Amino acid sequence: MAMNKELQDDVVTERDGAARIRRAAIALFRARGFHGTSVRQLAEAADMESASLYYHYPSKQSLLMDLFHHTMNELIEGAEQAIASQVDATARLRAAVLFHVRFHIHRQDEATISHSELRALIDPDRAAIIAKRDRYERLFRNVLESGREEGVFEFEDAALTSTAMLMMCSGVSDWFGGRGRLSAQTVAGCYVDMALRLVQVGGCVPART
Amino acid sequence: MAMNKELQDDVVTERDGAARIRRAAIALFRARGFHGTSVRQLAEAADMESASLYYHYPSKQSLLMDLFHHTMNELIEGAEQAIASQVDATARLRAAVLFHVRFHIHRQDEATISHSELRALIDPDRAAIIAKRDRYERLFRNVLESGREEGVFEFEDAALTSTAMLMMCSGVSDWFGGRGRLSAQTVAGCYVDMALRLVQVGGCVPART
DNA sequence: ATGAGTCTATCTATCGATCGATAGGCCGTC
DNA sequence: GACGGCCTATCGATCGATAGATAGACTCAT
Repeated sequence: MAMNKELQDDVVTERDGAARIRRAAIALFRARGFHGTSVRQLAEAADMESASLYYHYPSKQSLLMDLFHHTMNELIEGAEQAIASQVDATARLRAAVLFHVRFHIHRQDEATISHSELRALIDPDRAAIIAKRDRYERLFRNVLESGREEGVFEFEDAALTSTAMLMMCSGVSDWFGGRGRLSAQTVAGCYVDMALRLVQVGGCVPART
Repeated sequence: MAMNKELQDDVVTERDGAARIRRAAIALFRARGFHGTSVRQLAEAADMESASLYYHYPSKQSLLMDLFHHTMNELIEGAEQAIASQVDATARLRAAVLFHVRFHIHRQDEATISHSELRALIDPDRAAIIAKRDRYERLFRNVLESGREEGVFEFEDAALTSTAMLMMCSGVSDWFGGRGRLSAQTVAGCYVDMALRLVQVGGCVPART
């Protein structure tokens, strides 16, 4: 009875209370926002009383912080691995963007929360998350800059371009529903192609009038 | 003494109460979010008591709605005019994107609210704003499609591409501060170039491995 | 030209509901 | 019998919103 715990649960209702809370928070913070979600709503979605939440988390804020750190750590780790798995800049950018888009497709709620609820954090925590976000952006910027040195990329400004590229790709978590005309794989491929278009040598823009 | 009302006010503190409320709401909703801002905070920023707010707006929700409609109407009108001012698809896209980026630079707060606070609207209003947003996106999509017919643009999917393009450009209101290395004009130019790179014929992407 | 009546924009005071959080008890497992 | 995990009950603060009063400006008949 004590064995196989992992397998049988999680389908009907999860055993682990903390995990149930996280799952509820991810869904509700996405749908209503942090300030738009009450502790009682979180508790109801996690199938417990509101006071029980405070056994697992010292405050509503700390729950949000937990989600942020998990998401940012996964993003940074995933992008680092994607980049390290390739040798030339083009392949690295492909791999990194592919990871980024896939994450924003399959983990829409967490990704969206990490974008929109930064302002709900209070300041020592807020600064820590901003630092992680900057670190994540720098991973992509470094790929762009090394690609420029290799002569395969060209762009005006590395910081501006990497930020724009990530923003463009992150947008997929705003609209992708799975039920649309396009599969997740097709969409991811499109975004990778668009990201490369942004920086590829030869993607020339005619002179402005 | 009754004349010149328009000129002398608005510098120190605005005379018109409703305008003061809107201004406060734009700043506070951007900084803390709709649900993170209390009616009392709004009133204090507008230099009045919280009850006085209800003389100008029937509810906190209706204030948010007012901001949404103003912003969306300006966006749609501006993009329509930009597109109508040009004849070929490339120039139209340039003009439309330039307008979009400039709006997101100079009206950062309103633009950000219109992105992030959609979920704070309740449903008859919410649907109306989504309809306007779709209409705005369709303006850009139509330019892309007519450019493809002219043979000057190429892309995989019009809806996906226009959405990605707008998301990329909207991101400027997240970070642009005016004090950075780049001027508003330079930044706008970069985004216009990047938008064109996304769709321009010849912005070829090498075969994937 | 003035006093009465009306309108506008704000105030003070307060409502019931809900907020995040705490205190302390209960029950099953090791 | 200690403890992990949850409960019931409740705290004071704050929420969005309402009621009713007031001060000043406009209207208009006298």
